[in-house]
Amino acid sequence: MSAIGNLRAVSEAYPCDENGLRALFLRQPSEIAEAGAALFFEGDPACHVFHLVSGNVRICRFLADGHRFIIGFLRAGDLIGLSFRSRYMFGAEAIDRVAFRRMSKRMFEEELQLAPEHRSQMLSHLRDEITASQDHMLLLSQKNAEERVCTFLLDRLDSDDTPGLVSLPMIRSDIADYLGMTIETVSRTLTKLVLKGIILPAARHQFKVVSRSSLARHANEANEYDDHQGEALRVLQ
Amino acid sequence: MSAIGNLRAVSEAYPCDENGLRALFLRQPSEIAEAGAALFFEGDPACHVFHLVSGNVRICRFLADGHRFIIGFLRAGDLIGLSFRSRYMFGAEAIDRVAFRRMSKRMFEEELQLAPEHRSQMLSHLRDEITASQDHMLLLSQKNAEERVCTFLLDRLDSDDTPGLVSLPMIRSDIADYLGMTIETVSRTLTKLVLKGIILPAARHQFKVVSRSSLARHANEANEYDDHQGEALRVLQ
DNA sequence: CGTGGTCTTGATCTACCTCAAAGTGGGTGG
DNA sequence: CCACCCACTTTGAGGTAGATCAAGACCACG
Repeated sequence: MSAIGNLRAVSEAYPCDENGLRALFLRQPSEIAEAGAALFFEGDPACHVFHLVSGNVRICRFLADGHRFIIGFLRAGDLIGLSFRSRYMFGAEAIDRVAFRRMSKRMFEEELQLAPEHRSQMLSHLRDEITASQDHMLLLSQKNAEERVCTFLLDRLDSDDTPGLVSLPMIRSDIADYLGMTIETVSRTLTKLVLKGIILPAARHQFKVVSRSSLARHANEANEYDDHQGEALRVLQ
Repeated sequence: MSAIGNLRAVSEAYPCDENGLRALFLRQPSEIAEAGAALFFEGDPACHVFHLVSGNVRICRFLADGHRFIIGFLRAGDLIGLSFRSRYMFGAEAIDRVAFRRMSKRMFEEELQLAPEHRSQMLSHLRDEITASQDHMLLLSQKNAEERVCTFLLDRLDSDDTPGLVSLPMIRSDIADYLGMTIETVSRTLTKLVLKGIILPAARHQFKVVSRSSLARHANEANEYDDHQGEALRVLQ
């Protein structure tokens, strides 16, 4: 349900969808960004498309009055920049030590020309991003603090490597700006979920989910429709 | 800045972008939906792509607890269904009497095959939708009631035919569910803007904008970056 | 063993929600 | 043409979830 963060999970469900796109980056050298460093800033001319090799990245925008909004979190395997026009519409900052590969938009475009099936993967990726954005709008406009935090934990649970564990590499203010709340409310809500026995503090930046179903119930998610069923009808691939 | 509503304005800025896509629908018969009727429901198998000829449509989703969220408003010229997977992720309802044309996804796909440049238009459209979604997330997570309403009016002002006039064909509860507030707060905020002399009630479902700059100031928009500048570099077209 | 960044907890405040009632205007039928 | 109705809108009064302000607690780091 994260704006961007869960695209990895989506692509795991359709393993063949974007591997092709990701493979393009293997020829590029791997670069490193230290925690806190910016890969690029909001408003910069958009020259590159990025592929995250390891680490975590936050995607942010700023209001005129200085307020920050976090559009989403990215992790290993995610792509950045597929939806850009001539300028980056948001900034990308390393949460921890990040390894990434980049490719100029020009080169990326040439690769797409060589293998047109990549265009379908692009479309698929963009549609996933739109769906995720809409889910997040729903969260921001209709859900209360507890539902927001539960939804967030659920998303990260589903896309995490270790079953039953949720890792939150970002700090509270990142979560707050992503969920549209304050750090205090995020903290209080997490405490409340612990007291309710739904989650347990496991390690620094990590929680154990005691009851996934309970978490899901508190997330108040919209009904899910099986999107795989009509796969044969899927157009624009 | 609306999630979907301002795509028309965007495409007016790039007049050649999507006309091609829209032209595909001219061969289809025009259909009518009366006010309140649904073009399709959330969760239905996604069989068609729609082109709105006249009238206004609201796009909605529902939470498990019955709360409604309006993703955006569509008007003459807009397309619906380009971002669908196998099922509609939201419902579409006619606000007033609506004329539209539709095309099966299969036929639409075939048209795309025949004229591959349409794929670039698809990509362009989807990227616009993503940008609009992100703007709206920013509104929902960071803006207060007055900023939300001003932003909404500003969007509709920019994409309206009659300069200085904003028409709001939808009812207050539609606006409320779109901006993530209650009908009472929408009403109170509009009244306050009238008292401040920023807008004037002009007709039923219509306001006159006295001071566009004042409206913009109260909207607290993020800084805009000129996206046209790097047009020559635009890839994926 | 400080020190600075992060996180939690508490007390208070407020923007917006909720509940309630009155106002408005278009449509319908007599 | 008027009177009624119904859906929509506005306005008011009071309540509350979450923000804000403030103070400790925790922890990694030099």
